[in-house]
Amino acid sequence: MQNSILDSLNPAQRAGVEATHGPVLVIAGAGSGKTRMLTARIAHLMADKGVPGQHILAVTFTNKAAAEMRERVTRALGLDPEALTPPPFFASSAAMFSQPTIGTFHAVCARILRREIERTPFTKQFVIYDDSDQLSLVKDCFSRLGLSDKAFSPKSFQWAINSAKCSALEPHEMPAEGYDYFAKNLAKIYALYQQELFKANAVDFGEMITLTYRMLRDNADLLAKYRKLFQFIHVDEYQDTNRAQYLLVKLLAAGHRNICVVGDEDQSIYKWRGADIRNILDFEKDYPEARVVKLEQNYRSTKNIIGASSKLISNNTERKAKTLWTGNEAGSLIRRFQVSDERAEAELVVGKLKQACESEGFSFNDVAVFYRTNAQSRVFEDILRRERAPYKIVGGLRFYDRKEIKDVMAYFRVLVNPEDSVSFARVINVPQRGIGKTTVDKIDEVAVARGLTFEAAMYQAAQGQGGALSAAPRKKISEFLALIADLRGLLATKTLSEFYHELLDRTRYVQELKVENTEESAARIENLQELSSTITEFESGAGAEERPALETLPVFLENVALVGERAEEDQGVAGSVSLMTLHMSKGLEFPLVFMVGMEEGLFPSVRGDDGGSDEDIEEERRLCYVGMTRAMKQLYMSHAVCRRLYGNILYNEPARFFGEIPGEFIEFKDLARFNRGGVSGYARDEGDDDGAECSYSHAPVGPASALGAGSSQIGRPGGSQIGRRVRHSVYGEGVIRGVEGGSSDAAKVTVEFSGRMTKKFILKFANLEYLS
DNA sequence: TAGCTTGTATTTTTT
DNA sequence: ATACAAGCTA
Repeated sequence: MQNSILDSLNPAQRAGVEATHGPVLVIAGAGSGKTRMLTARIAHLMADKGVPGQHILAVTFTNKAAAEMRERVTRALGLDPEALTPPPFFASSAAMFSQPTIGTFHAVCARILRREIERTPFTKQFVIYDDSDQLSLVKDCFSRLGLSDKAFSPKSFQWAINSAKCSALEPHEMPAEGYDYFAKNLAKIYALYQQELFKANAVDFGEMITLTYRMLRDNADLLAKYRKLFQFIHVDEYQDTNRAQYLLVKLLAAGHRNICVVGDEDQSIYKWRGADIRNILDFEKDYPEARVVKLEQNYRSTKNIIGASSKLISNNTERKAKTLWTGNEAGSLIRRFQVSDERAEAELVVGKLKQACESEGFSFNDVAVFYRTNAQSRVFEDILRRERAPYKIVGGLRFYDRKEIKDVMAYFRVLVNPEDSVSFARVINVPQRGIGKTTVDKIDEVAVARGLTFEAAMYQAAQGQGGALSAAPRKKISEFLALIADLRGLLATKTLSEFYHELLDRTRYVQELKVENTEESAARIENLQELSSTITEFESGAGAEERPALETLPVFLENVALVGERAEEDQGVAGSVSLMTLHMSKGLEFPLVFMVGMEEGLFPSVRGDDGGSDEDIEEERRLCYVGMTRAMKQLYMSHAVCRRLYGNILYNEPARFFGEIPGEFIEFKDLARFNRGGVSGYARDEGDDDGAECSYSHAPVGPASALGAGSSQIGRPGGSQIGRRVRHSVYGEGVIRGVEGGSSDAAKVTVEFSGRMTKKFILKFANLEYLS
């Protein structure tokens, strides 16, 4: 019995599994079987060490990772497939944590909060605000404070608030020094935002973590209870934890110190959303007695891919020494291509992948295209469609982010939580019922002036109190309130599915869409039907077919907020090519990978005027490392000489990363016939004829070539390059002497006019006319 | 109030 | 290029 779990492991994995007590740091290189190790560890604890399941906690970052872990633990233990599926929230309190708790940080916190919410300022009807709800609330606070300044957008404050929450900072802890307008107002707006959250009885994603943390920190009895419950703690992707998550885990583990964290600092690519790489780098400082296990054998990729990516990542300084190796075959060389523009790039990629699928034994399912920004996907979609190659975009617009779905969810939430002002504002005029902005503003005024919830303010406004609302809008609001009251009444008698149809009917939502009668409205109706089946599915999954919506709806809402979309099954036998950003690729693997748009400025992306700090570049390099190590058999990397992005044309240098990959791992072909003048005349190469491609042993690399620093940015056909003649509306004719600044916004050109007068312009505003 | 026009911003994304 | 939001007129 003992052997069946341990046998399939290599010595390092086994060491991680058997170190059951005390702190353990597992440095898990890409493709080194970390999930296998983690699941074996949990199974080992339960089956061999006799640890009751409920004492085990494993936190992940995504639902997908949690589901996979659950499934694999189930299999390792030979349990019933559903055995570890967490019971729905309306299950008895005792059942809530009767199994190993395997879930995302947010799901685990939600469970704890649902159970202990009376220890917080919120009530049990609390709802979870997503990103856009949050932004609406920030906007409210924004205008309430009279911050109409154009200098800072509500979005930037939303971002700053979330950063603060990631760092577990409360409003009063915000540095409020007076110089900076932004900093000065941040503390204020953050404080107001928190107050409004509380009033709306809503919790945002960041708050779920910090609220749980503060609740446990401040309630000794609760802390003791959960320390006793979670005696063996596991954290996956530890390099991605933010400060708040770090504090929470540390707090829970402080007694028994049975904490096993697994991660890879080389795959830390979420600094921009609060991940703190120091959490993993300093683990041994937090737990000096920690055992450190390194998983260095890669089971995924060829020797060439491992060799190349290892060399690349060794250019980073913020990392622990680690040597990834593989027993796999050498495989073919990585193939690097230079093409003339993004269209040629797409043609090349699609040509190569079709060939691979038609004659090299790959299937479309095996193929992935990774890009740095979503905007790059379009060309690939065009060409793939034209060539009739099936594809899917991974991580595009999510189902629950669609307008119509969000509208319905807002109705749902308003019914469950009457204090939810954001959702009220969303649905009050959807479908249009003649309640416009002015009316809503007036209700808002009433709410603020009298300290009422939005709904209470509506009641008062409808009765003509406190506001200058005339008869017509008052009547409309009364009707709306009656609708809400009716719907609430139905919750007790209908099942959720029945109720959903009543809601669509009584709000006339679908009817209005039918009247629109456009392609778009038809798609929306279809989505609403999709939601109907999702609800039915949810009901049967939760065993709630018979329960009234009153009970089911809150659970459904929670599920939607935390789990979101269920993974869509692959359509078609042949499968489809996956298109995604490099960030989305983390954790996945594909036999054949194309990394595209590998150009300075785009990838590595350089933003800000510092031209990209070392830290930023290191994160971009990790992103490159993540992308490369997704490839199992064959890896293509490409860059274009010239690229259209956001309506202007960029001439970018090849990514510096090419200079960091030794020639023994990579071959280079130039399909662009690089033309100095930037004038047209690139060879139109359909791709496969090797005879027509020029190969270089010394391939051009990085930002250090003919154009000088970084990349150049161009505003018109032809483009601005050093030496180019231009006309300026004020200064007349001149010659471009310098180009700097990679990002399209900050790009500057130096132009020399007659009489050796030189002027520097921000290209965006210069409005230069290009002369031949 | 609502539709239209103009302006502006536009890495990366989970929960 | 483009999408989305704020501002302006019917």
